[in-house]
Amino acid sequence: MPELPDVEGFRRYFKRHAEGRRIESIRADKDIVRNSTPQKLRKALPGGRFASPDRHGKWLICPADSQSLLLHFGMTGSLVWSRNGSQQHAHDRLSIHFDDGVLRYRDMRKLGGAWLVERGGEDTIIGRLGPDAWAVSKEDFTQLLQNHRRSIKPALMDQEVIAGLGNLTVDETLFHARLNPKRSIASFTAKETGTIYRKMRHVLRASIGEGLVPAKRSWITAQRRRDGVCPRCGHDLDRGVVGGRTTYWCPWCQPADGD
DNA sequence: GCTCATGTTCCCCT
DNA sequence: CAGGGGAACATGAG
Repeated sequence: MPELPDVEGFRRYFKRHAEGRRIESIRADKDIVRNSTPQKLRKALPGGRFASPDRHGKWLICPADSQSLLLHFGMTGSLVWSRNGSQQHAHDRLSIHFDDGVLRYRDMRKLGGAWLVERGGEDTIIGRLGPDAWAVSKEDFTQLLQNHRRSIKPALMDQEVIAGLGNLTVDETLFHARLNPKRSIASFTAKETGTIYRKMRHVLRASIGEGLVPAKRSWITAQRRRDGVCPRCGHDLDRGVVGGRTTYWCPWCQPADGD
């Protein structure tokens, strides 16, 4: 699930259930705490309260009294709130207990994790990220895409260039912008770069509203399969690996020439 | 059994 | 150094 829109949904979910509440206890699997130990989590957080959570790209930042809990959701992470006494799921890797319920971090594939840092020291973990894709200005976005020889898709996927976009949001953005994912950045006109920014905003706005990248009929996300067709023109979609990830595009609406 | 999966990191090439 | 390709991580789902 988790790209920027999903994590923004998790942020709101965390805020609704955890903000301002006293942390009673916490338990975590050893291997899900990446830069610390479950023991240190248990020492640092219980007794305190979470402040309002923040998000940068695909990272959820949960400040407590003196430490911050950073969560990354990998490919299959999510948050689940339940009332006291509910059964733990097999893939629940970390649980934060409050007086009337428990917030659980669930992650089947364990590609995500949790980090514990001093409050204010979050950049030791996420300091290399580019600006958040939902917060970045058009001017900064244009600037980010300078000085690369890369194709557009790998650049937009690179969290150190711009943080939060993933395989689905990038394919969807380029589909709406009618630009081929393999086009080199150097080939774009100012107008085309502006279109990418505008379509990225469009895709993120609609996706944040749903807490995921929706499989709308007019979106290419709904056609991510071998017999998928273009929602706009009906042409068979092309499928290939771009930037190391399975990529779908319409060879008619997103022509490869031009670079 | 096989392939593929909304992410990140590391290693090896060019 | 920059970028591309591929593998690894862990656990399914189809």
